[in-house]
Amino acid sequence: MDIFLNTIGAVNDATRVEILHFINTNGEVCVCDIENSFSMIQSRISRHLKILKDAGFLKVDRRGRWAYYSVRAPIDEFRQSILKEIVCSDIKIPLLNKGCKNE
Amino acid sequence: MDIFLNTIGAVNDATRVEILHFINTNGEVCVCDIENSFSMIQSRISRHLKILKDAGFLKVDRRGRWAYYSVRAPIDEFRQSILKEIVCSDIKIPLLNKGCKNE
DNA sequence: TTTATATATCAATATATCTTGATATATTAT
DNA sequence: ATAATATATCAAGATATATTGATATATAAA
Repeated sequence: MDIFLNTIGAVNDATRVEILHFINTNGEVCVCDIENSFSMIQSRISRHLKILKDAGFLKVDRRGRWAYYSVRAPIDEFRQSILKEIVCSDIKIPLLNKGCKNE
Repeated sequence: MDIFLNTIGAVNDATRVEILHFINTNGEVCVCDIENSFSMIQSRISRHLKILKDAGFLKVDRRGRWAYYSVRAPIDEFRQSILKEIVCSDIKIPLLNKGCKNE
C-alpha cells in the first residue's frame, strides 16, 4: 500500500504533473531550466523534483554544479501508464527556457 | 488536468484503495456490507464511495432502500491499469460481512 | 580565498483533505 | 401514520500537504 500511495501521491499535484510532463517532453533538464521555464522559485521546484524522484518517476545525474533530471528508464508498466495518461490528457506546459548562467 | 487529478485523487487515500479493492474482489455490495466489513461509520463510507464513483471507478444501482456499488464496466485502460496495480500490490481487505438487517 | 551560481532543506504559514457526529431524505414494515 | 432501516450530506475539528523565504552546502570562476 505504501509504495502504491507514494507513487499516486507524487502525481496528485498539478505542479508535479506539469513538471513531469515537461521533463518527459524535453528530455534531460537541470533545475534552473525548470525554474526559468515555469517562473517558480527554486525551493518549490527542488521539493517537487525530490518527490517525483523518490516515487520512481525521475532520476537525477549530477555533473559539476548542476543536477540533471530525466525520466527514469527503464520504467515499470504502471508508471508508464501514468505517463501515457498525462501525455494524452493534453496538459499545458511552458516552452523550455534555459536558465543557467554558465554551463 | 482536472479529470486526471480527479482520477488520481480518488485513489490517493488508503481507505478508498481498500474499499475499491474490496468491491473489485467481492462484486456488487451495498453500503451496509462495507460498513459492517470495515467497521467504519456510515458517513465515512458513503463519502468515499461518492468520490470513487465521481472519479469513474464505481457505479451505483439503487434497488429498494439499498444502494449497490460495483466496479464500472466497461472501464477505460487507465483506470483499469490502476485497478490492476491495486490487485498486484497485495493490499489487505476484510472478509465480506453482510450488514443489512432485512433484504 | 573570495565570489557567484546551483541545488537542497528547514520552519512558518496557507491550503486542502479526512473523520466524526448530527441531521436529512427515502423506502419499507407494522 | 409511525417506526425502523439505508443512505447522503453538512459543519466542525483534526490531519496532511503545498508554498514561501531563509539558510546551508557544493562547485567553479576570478
